[in-house]
Amino acid sequence: MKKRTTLKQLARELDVSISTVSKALKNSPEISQDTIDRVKAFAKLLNYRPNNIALSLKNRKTKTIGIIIPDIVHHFFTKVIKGVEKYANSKGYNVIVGLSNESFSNEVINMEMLADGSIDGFIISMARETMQLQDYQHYTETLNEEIPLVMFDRVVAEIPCDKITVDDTKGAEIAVDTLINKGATKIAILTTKDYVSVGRLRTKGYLEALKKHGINPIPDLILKIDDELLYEDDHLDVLEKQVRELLLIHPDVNGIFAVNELYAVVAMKVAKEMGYVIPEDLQVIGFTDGMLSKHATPTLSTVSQHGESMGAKAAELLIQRIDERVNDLPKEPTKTVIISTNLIQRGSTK
Amino acid sequence: MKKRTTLKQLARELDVSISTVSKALKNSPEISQDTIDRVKAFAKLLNYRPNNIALSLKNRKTKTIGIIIPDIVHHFFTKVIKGVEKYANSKGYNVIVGLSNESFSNEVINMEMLADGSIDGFIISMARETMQLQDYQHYTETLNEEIPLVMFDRVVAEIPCDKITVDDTKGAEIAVDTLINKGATKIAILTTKDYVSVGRLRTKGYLEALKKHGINPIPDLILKIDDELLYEDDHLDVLEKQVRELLLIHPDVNGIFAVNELYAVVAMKVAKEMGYVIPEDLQVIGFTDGMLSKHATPTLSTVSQHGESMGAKAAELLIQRIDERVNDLPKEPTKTVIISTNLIQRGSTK
DNA sequence: TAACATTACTACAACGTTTGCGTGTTGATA
DNA sequence: TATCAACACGCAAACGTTGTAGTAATGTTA
Repeated sequence: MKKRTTLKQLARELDVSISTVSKALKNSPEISQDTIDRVKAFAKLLNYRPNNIALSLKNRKTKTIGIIIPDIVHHFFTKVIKGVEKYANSKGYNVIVGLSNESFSNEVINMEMLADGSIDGFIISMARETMQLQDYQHYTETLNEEIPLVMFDRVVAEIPCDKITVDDTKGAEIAVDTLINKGATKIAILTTKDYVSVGRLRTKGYLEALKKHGINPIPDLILKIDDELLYEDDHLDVLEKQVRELLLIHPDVNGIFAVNELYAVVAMKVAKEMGYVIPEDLQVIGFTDGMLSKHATPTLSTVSQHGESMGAKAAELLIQRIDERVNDLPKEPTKTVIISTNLIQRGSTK
Repeated sequence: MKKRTTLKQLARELDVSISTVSKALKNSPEISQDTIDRVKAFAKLLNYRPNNIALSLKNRKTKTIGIIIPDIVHHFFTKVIKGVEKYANSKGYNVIVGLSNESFSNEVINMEMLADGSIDGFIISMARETMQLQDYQHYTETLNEEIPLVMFDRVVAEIPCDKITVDDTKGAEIAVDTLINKGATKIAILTTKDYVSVGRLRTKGYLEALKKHGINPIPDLILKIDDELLYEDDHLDVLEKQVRELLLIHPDVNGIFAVNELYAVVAMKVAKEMGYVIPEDLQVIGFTDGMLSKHATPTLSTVSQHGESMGAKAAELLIQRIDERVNDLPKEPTKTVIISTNLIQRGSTK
């Protein structure tokens, strides 16, 4: 195996010491201009590039941040990664991606793999299974080892770290509020099981909007979908069936709020098949502004989460923590940043 | 800054040498069972974990592979990453992601950042701008430094490395062939400018299918779209306008083949607005089986690229090369693996 | 011209591991 | 009681870098 050019090689060939080479390349005033020039020229010739690993070892930091997400085939997470990348790169950091695939053990394994010194800190959105199990040991261990950690989107109160969320409750409330203001009187919600924090919070917002308008919630209209593997190709049949049944029993539903865009699009599909005209008979609002929303028929009104901003903000907080740790600054108390949502109105609402 | 537990600390506290600790943890026969037990117990107590960076430095490998893609907010690339991740993780590798955002300079910067010893090899799909500029210096430099490199999807012949592609020509040919067999007689293609290899090849397949059926290609029906920033939010108006004009001039077009799913979906949208009924009046087939295809109205027939397999295969080839390099095995000639496509028929074809 | 300052370097330790080899202490054998 | 294995462990080098401290060879000052 051919080895990369090292300081040692340059030193030997130029017949000076390793330190001289190192210093020359850094324009140290200790070294004569003459030598600096010679060294640099020769270094360029062999296109020397310092070995980052050696630096990491010495400086005890890797300039790499680890991001662990439940699924990468998912518009929202993808946007977050983009945000993280942009900010991180601008600060000279690399991003290493771990996929939990919504599985607890994958999450644990990934975190352990990366916590071996490969990264300076984590940005994480919790796997569904972890939320169910409520086993946060690997998080607390990471924190104990003083590896900074920022959670986003799917966060839990029990873990004392910086967090970035969207105002799920408020976002949902505004969506449902809008639905009502536009004339919807009987509104269903398509949500997830309660252990998914975002589902729970968005449902809360839904209920609050109803209450505000003096509408009594009807349990039948709250569809808590078991979304295991939902994004994995074709487990949508269940969802379709459930929506169909709902509309069969309550044909006068004239508004649907879905906690993600997939649910919304599927609901529109079923409704259209059943003869509803959207938005005249039935208005629909989703959550997460992705590809589907933009290109559905009709285009879907949706609550935008600003994933890229979330990612950027997460990276910013994390890098602050890293600096804090490296420079032994006093620890600021953990903070939770709430990114505000906004409602994008398109064709699925009046 | 709190420092992690090291061998040195363990050694000091246990009053043995560092080597003894190291060997004990590895169950070396040189060490007495007694000592092994003591060391291990104590190591567990302080939850010692070997520092990966130090190992990387020593072993001259990082067990990390870098993947550089033009855009992460893109179903296909996302699938590829997933495939890479899965295979890589199963082999104990991590994946570090770089985003070129279709920009030449970003690509160069990213590669340079990672080629500083952070990774053992690259998996890359070329940025659009790089394809236009045809400046592959950073690739050849990487190769010169003997850093293994596997290209996928957007590949160029000039770079001597392993490649994974989809049989774009064949995939397109089959799609158009199917269109014809299902009764389409006048088929338009929505493609990209020629410098994008996949666009070029898929256009070639389109032409071949026409030829095979003795249909003369009509230049008007070949729409080469300038797709700069197309996936960036809303630059789709241009595309819509072009499709509309095409259908206005040639209202008897009854088949459309699009080189990606976005183009296909947009085309369907425009056609529907103009009163076409799909698939009765007009049949559409796209390329890339993503979210849009599955949830468009009607659902889109499409050529599936098997992104995940591509990713896995790319990772496999790369890791082979890494082994080859590390163990100084004889170099196998570079190979190009072609992943076969298959046509998924859905609602947009008869 | 002795004392000191400056210049231009080199040596060395350290970051955390691994590993081949050396070594001191046992107990057994001749 | 010498001789020699076997055992259990320590030493030191190496991976590539940086930074502090040390050191020759000059030049400057009193």
